[in-house]
Amino acid sequence: MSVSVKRGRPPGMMDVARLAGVSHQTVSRVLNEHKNVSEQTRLKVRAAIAELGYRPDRAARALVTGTSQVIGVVAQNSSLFGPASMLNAFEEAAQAVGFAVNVSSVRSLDQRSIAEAVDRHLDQRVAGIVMIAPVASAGPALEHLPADVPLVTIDGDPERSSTLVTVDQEAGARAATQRLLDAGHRTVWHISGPSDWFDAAGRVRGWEQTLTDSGVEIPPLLTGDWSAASGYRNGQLLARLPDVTAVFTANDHIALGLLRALNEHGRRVPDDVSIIGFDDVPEAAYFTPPLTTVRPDFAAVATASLELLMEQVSGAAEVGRRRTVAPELIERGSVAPPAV
Amino acid sequence: MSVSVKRGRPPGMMDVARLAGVSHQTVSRVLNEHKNVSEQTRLKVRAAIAELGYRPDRAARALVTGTSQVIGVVAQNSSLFGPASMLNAFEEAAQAVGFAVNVSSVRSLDQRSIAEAVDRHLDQRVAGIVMIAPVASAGPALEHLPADVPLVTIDGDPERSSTLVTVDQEAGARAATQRLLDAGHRTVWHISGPSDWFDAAGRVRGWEQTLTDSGVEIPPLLTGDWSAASGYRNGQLLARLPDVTAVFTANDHIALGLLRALNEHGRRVPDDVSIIGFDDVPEAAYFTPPLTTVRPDFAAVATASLELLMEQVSGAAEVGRRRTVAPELIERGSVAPPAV
DNA sequence: GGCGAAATTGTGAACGCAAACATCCACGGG
DNA sequence: CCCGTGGATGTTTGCGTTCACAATTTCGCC
Repeated sequence: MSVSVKRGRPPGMMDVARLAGVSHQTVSRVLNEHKNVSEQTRLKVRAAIAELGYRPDRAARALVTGTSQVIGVVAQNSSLFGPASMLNAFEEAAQAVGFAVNVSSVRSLDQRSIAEAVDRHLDQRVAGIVMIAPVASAGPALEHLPADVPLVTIDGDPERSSTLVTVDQEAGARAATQRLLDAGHRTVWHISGPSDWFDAAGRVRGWEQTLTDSGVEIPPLLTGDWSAASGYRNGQLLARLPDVTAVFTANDHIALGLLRALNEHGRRVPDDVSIIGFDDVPEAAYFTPPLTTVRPDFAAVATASLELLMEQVSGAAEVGRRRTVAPELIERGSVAPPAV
Repeated sequence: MSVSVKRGRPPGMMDVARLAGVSHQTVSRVLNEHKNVSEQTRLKVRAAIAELGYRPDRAARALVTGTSQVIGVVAQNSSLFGPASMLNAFEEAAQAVGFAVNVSSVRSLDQRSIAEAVDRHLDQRVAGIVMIAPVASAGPALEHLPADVPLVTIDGDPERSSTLVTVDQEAGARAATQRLLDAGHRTVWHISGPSDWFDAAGRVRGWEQTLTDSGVEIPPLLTGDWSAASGYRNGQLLARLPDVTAVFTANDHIALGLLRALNEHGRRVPDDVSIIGFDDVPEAAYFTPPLTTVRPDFAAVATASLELLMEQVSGAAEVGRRRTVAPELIERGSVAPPAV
């Protein structure tokens, strides 16, 4: 850990080579863990590297190899819990395999914005791109992408995207809906997310399907926008309907808004109405009452995405693979049998 | 928007130069908006660039200039609302001035982790580093940083950091505390964040100070960890103390936990107890009751940080500047006069 | 109308690295 | 004993860009 005194350019391969008494190419070989380097010289080089505090210049490497050790992520600029968690998890996974992550967030997921974000990444010669593209409008932007850049889409269009990793929204929704049915409720209402989100659509499908399978009446679908506000608005409606005893909401924040609306109308949870949310935001356990919810495994999605991306990067490119990770139902205090 | 047919290397400056009938250097000049380029050739070059779909190779540029158009951000790998919002806001601001953002998140903000994250950024030859370093342990890591890399710290140590941007925690805390005092409460309790967070410390100072200034008794300080769980735990305690009528919590999630604890003990908010939170998370308006809280302006912090960083990057480096942005009290329904 | 300065354009080198190719050496089989 | 084989190392070249400097053109002015 000695400090180089000359405050000029940082040391380069040549400097290391000179100090170690070898050629710069040998240094390169040591760095890239090539075979055919004797243990002895490897050690010498390592020592020289340490002494000089040498660090390879990624830019130079990128220039000659034509690719960088950077992964570009296109994500929506939001603090929504799902996407934010996903981003965090992915960043950590990428870091573990020595890749840097370049985030290019985008205000809205329309085609133009996404294309621009992708362009920014292409300028940086990223090794691959991960698109967190949960909405339908994101699809077309992928079409015009050069075919030779590795790409993985998270929560994208099941119909279109080539390589795709998703949370199994349907399974989560089925688990939630079934749980409410099992508790004895005649049917289950649903407040969905925005209809152009695949996540939202999947949850709706799972809910509908479960109801159908049980031969139960399907109530009208209520639509929210992930926000607590939308849960509250829809809650104003539901609170007035005495036969509403069970609601599955597309996420926890909607559930929170619903909780408040029910509360204001004097309908108790879970005594009068049972609720199940989705996402398991950290504070869901401290809603009043604690919220039973569905927890997606963001870390699993992230590592799966990275795996698929790395396969493409390293050339063994089986494009078009899919990976799905199943969420888990977290039981807490917002579900009870219907009042008699 | 024509597509280059040859699927070989992407076009370089030379290709553009050839097509435009000029030298590669002239192309470079056009790209960098140098003076002394005739309008005529500028147009020719622009046309050639468009026709070939040429895009400059940032890696090559970085190699020769020794710096990239990338800003490294070191942040904690968490979905905490504050840091996540900050990151988002900063990313957007950086993007607007043509810089890419490289995130190197870190599991915990200890010295070693931070040093590693910084190293990763140094490897990438980032133009500057932004450190979202809200805890005390992050300080020492900054010491060993090469002095010539532009650095801005967000929410860092007021005592130590050179260039610093922070939310004015004290002012926010004062506003909240004063508001409760003004409502007629005899004193105000506080559940703080972790004591090693500067944010938390600042809020404690503001709270204490306001109480002192009003010549009011200062209740014992309760310590939380930002989580709803910690709000709940402390709430178990507070709910049993009948003389507790006003609580200022270090963030909204703590307030949520507290809300539940009070609720379980039959103490109504705001009738029996008034509460003010901090952060204004999007769902705070839908707590039961809606939460009065303090809203920091993350976007303002982000743009201020970027400004300061850019000053350093462009050489006009007045290191050691400070910038503070004042938060705003958002009135909602969780404050009322004490019961008589 | 010619001369110098300013504007414009071109030429060569260098940035730090990896790939391709060349070289050197030791060892073993015919 | 010679040549072939393969491991270990060195040399050269080029990636796409900018910088320093050189060359050329343009223009104003006496």
